Amino acid sequence: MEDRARPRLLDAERLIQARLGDRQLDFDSMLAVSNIYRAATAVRRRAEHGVLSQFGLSWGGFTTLWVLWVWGEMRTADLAEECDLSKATLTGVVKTLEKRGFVERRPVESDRRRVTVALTDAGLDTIESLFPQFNRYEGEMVGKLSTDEKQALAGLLRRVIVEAGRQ
Amino acid sequence: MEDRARPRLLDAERLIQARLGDRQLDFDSMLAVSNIYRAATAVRRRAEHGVLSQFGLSWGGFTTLWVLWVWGEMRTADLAEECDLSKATLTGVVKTLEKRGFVERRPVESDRRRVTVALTDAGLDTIESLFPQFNRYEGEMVGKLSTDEKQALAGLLRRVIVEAGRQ
DNA sequence: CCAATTCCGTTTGGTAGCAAACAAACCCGG
DNA sequence: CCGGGTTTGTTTGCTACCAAACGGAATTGG
Repeated sequence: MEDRARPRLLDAERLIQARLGDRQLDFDSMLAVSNIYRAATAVRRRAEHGVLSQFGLSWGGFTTLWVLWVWGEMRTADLAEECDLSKATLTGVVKTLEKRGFVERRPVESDRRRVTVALTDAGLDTIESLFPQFNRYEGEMVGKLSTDEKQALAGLLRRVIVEAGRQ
Repeated sequence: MEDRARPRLLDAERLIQARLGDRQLDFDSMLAVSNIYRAATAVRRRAEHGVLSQFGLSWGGFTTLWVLWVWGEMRTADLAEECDLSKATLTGVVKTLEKRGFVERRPVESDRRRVTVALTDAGLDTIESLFPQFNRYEGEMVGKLSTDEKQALAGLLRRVIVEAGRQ
């Protein structure tokens, strides 16, 4: 698989080069960015098929449960930011999680515009048994990398996140 | 600016680590995977806001145009695979691109089940003027990395893609 | 030949995701 | 008070994305 996939990327690179002729093009950046996206897609699909589907969770749903698990009850706006989702999207995700019985909304007494979201007991049980499994999948997906390489990868990506996040 | 933002990201990672504490978890893999996903989201959003929206294109729509530009007229199934999308999704993306006048479907004489997709003149003009702009954005997003680092990043990610793609 | 099977793209039904518009609640200057 | 501006989460309207079901078209075995 690797033997097919890698040369194909190189073929594409050469074709683009021919297609663009004399125009200047930053191939290193192109490959880095496109591989970031491909890797994210592959990782998400693998996690959804391998673990999350058994619990009726999407990637976004899982992320939300995980954040609530780590940080505890949160206001909607903060939860959205921590999950890296728009607040509109989060409304929908929370609605789905509520239907599944994993979280509940709680009105805030002091400010009736606000709502907090918290894990239910079922949600807590779910994330506690799910996360170790999920983490094992993570380990498999980057398992061909050494510890140093994983840390280097995380570090390089952190710099991309900071730079790309600058709107 | 980076000097404030980067440590904050790193601090968050350490906080999570502290929060999960004594559990036996693979933190290096967790951070690598979660940063892959965050980076992909950031990159996609930046590209969509900065360049693609001006042309009425989503990330998927852009990818499709790009693949057709590089590889030429293609059968639906091959196009879907090259774009890393399901064929169902591709049907929808092509429908949108058709509405915008960027691509056209062509029936295949020899096999009436099949359809090919090809760029229109407008689609060709669009991708030819769009791609260099898009590539400049790519360069900005990974611009803090040296050439060696970009290549290292792409290489590490390629290994993740291969491993995670193994369903 | 023809029946069973396989192949191909679309449709269906669902969640996810966003921006912009919205309504309700809050806040503050006067 | 109270009236305009702000904040908060939701709704609306759209595209994207997938799996599974579908239906027409090709292929293959007998």
